[in-house]
Amino acid sequence: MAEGGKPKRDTYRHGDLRNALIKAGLELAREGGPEAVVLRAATRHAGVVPNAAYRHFADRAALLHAVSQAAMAEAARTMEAEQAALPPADDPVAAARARFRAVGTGYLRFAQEQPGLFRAAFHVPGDMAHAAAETAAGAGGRTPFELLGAALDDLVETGLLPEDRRPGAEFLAWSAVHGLAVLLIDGPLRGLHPTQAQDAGRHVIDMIERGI
Amino acid sequence: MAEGGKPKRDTYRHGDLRNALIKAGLELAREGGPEAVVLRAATRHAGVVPNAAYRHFADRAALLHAVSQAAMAEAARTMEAEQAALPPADDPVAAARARFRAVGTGYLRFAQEQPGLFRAAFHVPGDMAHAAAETAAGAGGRTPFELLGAALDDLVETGLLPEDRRPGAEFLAWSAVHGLAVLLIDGPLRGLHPTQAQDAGRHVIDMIERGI
DNA sequence: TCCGAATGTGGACATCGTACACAAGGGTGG
DNA sequence: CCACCCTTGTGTACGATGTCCACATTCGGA
Repeated sequence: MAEGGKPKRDTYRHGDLRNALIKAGLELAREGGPEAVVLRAATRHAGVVPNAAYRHFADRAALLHAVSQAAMAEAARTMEAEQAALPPADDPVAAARARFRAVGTGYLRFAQEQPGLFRAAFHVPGDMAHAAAETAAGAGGRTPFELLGAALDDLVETGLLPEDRRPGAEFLAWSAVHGLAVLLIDGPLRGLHPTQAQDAGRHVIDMIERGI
Repeated sequence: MAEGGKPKRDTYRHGDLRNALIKAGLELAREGGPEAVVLRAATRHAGVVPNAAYRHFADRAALLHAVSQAAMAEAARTMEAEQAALPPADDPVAAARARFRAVGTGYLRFAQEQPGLFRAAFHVPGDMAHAAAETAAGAGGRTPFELLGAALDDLVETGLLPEDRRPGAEFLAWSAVHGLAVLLIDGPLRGLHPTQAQDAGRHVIDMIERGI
């Protein structure tokens, strides 16, 4: 009787299971966040038996970690795009400042446009120090953290940020922007109109510039 | 054969199951965060069959929500204690400023001392607007958010904060402090020595005061 | 060509959330 | 004082999940 119309593969080997699982996990995370990235669902999506995943990942946590890295890379890409979309400025000081702000607005835009991925990206399965891993980098080869660091360095170079305030500045900036992102996607500011959210973003970045 | 030595109750009714479940959930959350608050584990802990929970909570999410509220109340208590421990100051301006900072340091202290509860408190099961519910209040009857709001009001009253900057200020402050808390408990700043963490906290609060 | 290392399959188990039917007991109207 | 019923706890059951173990299939090199 009418065999299942599933897009089952004909070769015994899958060929690229690892990446297929990450991709599937990414889709699951996109809607539903980290807790939605379910091992069995991912393997199902890849047309493979659940256990096959264990040939490529130690356990669900390992898969989730890989998905998280991929999500971070997408965040980095959004941030890079935000910078790239900046109108060309001849004043290098203004340019550095604009690039710095773009890091923040790009981060916030990603959080709002892809809340599931955002949550997955910074879900921190007990080890987020890997925010520096190259698997988390965007097209330019930089992770979100590195993008922020570079923008801050530019601020120092152009004299916008006193050198003695540079150390640890990424943590101040990241704290504020990340906190707002959380407020926006599932805190009391959830469901804020995009324009208002943008306003809030500007306010927070203003605060950072003033207070850093 | 030696019947189980479990502290099983002799009355058919439990008497206070709802609270017992919340308490058990709180213990589970204390170590392990929100995902550790497992319905069956809580009922087991209360010496009751799993389904009994459904007489008091619609589902696991409802239980988790109650636990979250309780955790928030504990956060509020920590923050109140931080304020109460302030040395008495005769200068009302300095006092207002100190109370404001204590809100932030109390919040950060709670995050570091009780990371599991902290995560559970602000886990946001899709509806965190209830940060105002009275079940989330501390001994003084105020939730963490309300404590922050009151501290900001004091800043305005004492002239430390221009009135036109007051609206929305809680979100700026909350963003920065909450962001740092996340960085500290499971971000790149995890495992920072308590003294250094305190330094970081001071820096962030400095930034807020300057930039708010 | 043959064999071992990779990779995928099948079956099984413990645990979890939750639904449904049933039992026990406490409060209340008669 | 007692019978009834509503509340609360129990038993049994189901589907889903993560993961373990033994087995099958295939690929790549000696």
